[in-house]
Amino acid sequence: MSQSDFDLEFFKDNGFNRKECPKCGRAFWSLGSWESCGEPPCDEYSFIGDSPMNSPMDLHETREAYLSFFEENGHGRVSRYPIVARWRNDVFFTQASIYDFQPYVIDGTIEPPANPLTISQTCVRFNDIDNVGKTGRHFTFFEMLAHHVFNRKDQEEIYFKSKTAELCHRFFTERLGTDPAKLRYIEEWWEGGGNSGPCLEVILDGVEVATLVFMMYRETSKGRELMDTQVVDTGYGLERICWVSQGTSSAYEAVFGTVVDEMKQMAGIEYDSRVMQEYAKVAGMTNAKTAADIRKIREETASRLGMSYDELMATVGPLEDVYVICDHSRALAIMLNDAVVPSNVQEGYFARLLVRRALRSIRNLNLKIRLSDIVAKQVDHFSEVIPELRVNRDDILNLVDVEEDRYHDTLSRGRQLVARITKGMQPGESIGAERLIELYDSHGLNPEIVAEFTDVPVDIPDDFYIQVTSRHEASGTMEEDEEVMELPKDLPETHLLYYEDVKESDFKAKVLKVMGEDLVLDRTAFYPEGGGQEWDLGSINGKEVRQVVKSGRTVFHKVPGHRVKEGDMVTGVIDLDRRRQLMSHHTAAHVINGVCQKMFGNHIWQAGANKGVGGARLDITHYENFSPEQISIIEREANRSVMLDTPVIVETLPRDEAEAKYGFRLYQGGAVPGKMIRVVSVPDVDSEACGGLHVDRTGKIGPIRIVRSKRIQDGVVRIEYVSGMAAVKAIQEDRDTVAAVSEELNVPRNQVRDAVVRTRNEMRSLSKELDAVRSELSQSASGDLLSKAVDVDGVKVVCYQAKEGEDVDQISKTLSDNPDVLAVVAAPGPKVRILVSRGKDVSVDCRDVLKSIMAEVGGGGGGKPDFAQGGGGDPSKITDALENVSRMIN
RNA sequence: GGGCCAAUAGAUCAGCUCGGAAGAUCGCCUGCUUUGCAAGCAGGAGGCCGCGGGUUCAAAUCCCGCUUGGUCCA
Repeated sequence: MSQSDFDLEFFKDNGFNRKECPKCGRAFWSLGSWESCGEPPCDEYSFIGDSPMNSPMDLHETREAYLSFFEENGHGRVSRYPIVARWRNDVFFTQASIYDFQPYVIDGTIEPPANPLTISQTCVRFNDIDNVGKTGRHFTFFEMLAHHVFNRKDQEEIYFKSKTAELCHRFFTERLGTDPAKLRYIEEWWEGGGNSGPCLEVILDGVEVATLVFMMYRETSKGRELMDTQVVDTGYGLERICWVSQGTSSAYEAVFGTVVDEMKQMAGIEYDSRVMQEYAKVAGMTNAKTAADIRKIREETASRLGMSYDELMATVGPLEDVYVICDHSRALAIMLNDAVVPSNVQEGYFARLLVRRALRSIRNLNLKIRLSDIVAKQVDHFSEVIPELRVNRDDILNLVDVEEDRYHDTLSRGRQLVARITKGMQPGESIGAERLIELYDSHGLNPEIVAEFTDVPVDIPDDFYIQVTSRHEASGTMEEDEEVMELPKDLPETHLLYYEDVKESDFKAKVLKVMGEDLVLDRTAFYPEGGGQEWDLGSINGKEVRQVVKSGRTVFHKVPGHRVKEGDMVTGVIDLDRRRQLMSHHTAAHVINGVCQKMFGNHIWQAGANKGVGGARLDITHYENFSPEQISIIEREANRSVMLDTPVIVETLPRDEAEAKYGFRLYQGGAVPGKMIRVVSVPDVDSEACGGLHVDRTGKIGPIRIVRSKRIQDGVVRIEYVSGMAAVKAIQEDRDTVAAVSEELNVPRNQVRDAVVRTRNEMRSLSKELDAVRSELSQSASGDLLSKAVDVDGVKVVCYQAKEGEDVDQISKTLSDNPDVLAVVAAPGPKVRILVSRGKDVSVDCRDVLKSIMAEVGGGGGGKPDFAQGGGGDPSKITDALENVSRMIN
């Protein structure tokens, strides 16, 4: 970073002064006579109760003021992108407006939807979640207002640094009526995602309202390189500007509109604006990172107000909960609208986190409401600007309810667990740190909840969450990445014949490259693996093609034993039956996906798919496994769609057009690279970006048969299905199976079920009977044995070598039911097993008896004084050993 | 994607450290008691101890793998 980076004409021509802040040392530009940079901690908020803008605006007004200002200044208005970054696979969520244009706009693959453009982008960030509600300015969900410019290398510059600062300045002064002298622009350097460039932080009355980033460089191992596209990446905090315009004590009061007031009323909260204003100022000064920082803010505020910490918290605590509920419910409304399904992994976990934290706050406030009641308010409040919310309302609220119920299940499990743990504890004992960490980490019970569940004291260490974190670090192990086969790049592009005619089975092509078994041709009709569809099989010059894969734009055919050379002309033949089956499965996947979305709601999204010859599966996001009835309905609706025999439309569109026409639902299969997108549509059912091969009418899918569904992880259900000839085969197999069973049972097929139940019950009672007979046999056997017992010092000693089929355990038990008997029973068979048991009046230790027997036989054993068993050693010695038992006892 | 916890009767769980004949409570069934209900008394049924390997004379128990559920973190 050098000073010249910030020599903006706009600053120089308009008399801005450049100064260095004596506190933080950073340089800043302004029209005022400021000494310091204006940003906390160098300066405090000064807008609270004294807005620098000409009129207070609510959130929607603020957004509109911004977008219309930039629209009037030549920017195209672009609608928001989903909060789940479907077009990227390196991040879960959209965290800034520039994410929308990474990587494809910035790397030049596609053109931006407008240039320059302006947008209000919905974002979520979870790194500051602990500060939400507490600092007056932190949110999980927020909107980033932005104007972006993409200056291409060979094209005329649209605008860059100077005009950016000018537009920003004019927005705050002309449109919002801010005194020009109040704005300060701090020189900074920005780095992120491998890029870097100078940036200006825009400070107004102590709050950073915008950051103007000039993305110019790529950071490479060779150093800093100029990017081909010079990007203006601005970010204005919608919530911050709205807040400043109202000058309320916290951003929450300004942003959440009527929802926050309704909540305060519900919770019966008295609002003390003096306390809250002071609190916000102190919080604004602090870069809160840890729980200790938050505590410091509170202590400082309390001392400024001359209150005790506890007095302050009695006022502030309930409000913080209200703010948390407002923030989390709003984030949930948008996330669930954009098809996040709460779960224990990936995106879903963050939704679960929000639900649980919000519920905890509802609990703190002792409110008797469901979280969905509040989410509904947010949905209604935002429907004005995000119309899909209205369509998805029921789906969103249902997901919240399902998740709330799940949490209650977790809590009631936890309550039992805590009760169990504390039951065995001594008075005065407490639940220690180790226990608490386990309860939280493995059972989802934070220490506060544990304390609620029990009267036993709970020792919560100050660094509780740090200990939890370190536990994760200590046990983390890195696994070796699987070796991925590297295919050579920079090979000629293969011309893809299968997109031209899916029914063409024979083709001629020229061999461009031979690499061992792998052939690269100038053109091919072989479909390589992709989109979950398996590759085509067939032959090239009569030799079997084993595998077909695509790398970049080149198709590789694995043909073991081929005898072709580069330059040869070859003939390829595709196995069309297989191809037809794969196409049927593939189009069926789209149909089932579309049917499920219609049935269950917007949250249904493809999470994975595989289409083989014998069967196929489709993984979709959903919160619970399907019931047999639901499966039947899905199957029926999918087949209805087949019978409508609608044409399947394949079109190749520029990415932006495709997105505009079909929305982001296109990316069911994940992010798709490239400028042009191939879209496969089943009208009224489903449209997806897809490179796979499809039948041209739904009728050609043939019958669709869902084999089963299975919850493969929390939030994802796998539907296994077959279609076309594979479905016919499955139907026939089922018929044959039922026929075979009916023949075996010798009953008509409609009675098979009853017959099986009857047979099973019969088997059960027979087996019971057998047990009873065995037991009776051993009773009578033991009666005989008793009569032959040898009396040793008043103890009747019985030694018995059992015969095949006798139940030794039963015999041993029955014998020792007699109070004065010592029973030694040896099991028949090749393995040694000896049981020693005694009646209740016998004092001999069975283990000693067993030990002396085993000493002779040569094995081991053990047990309790009244029962011992052993085995091992030489079976042939058992008889002798048994004869010696009575002698041993003496 | 990674870590942790769990799986035993219809339900909730004990037993697992330290291997030795599968338990409790509730629920269920039968009978008795009661005008009836709530209940009480007596008796009874109900278990591939998640699955598969291994160690051992012997595994619910120890070891390994898997499956399923829960949970925390990214």
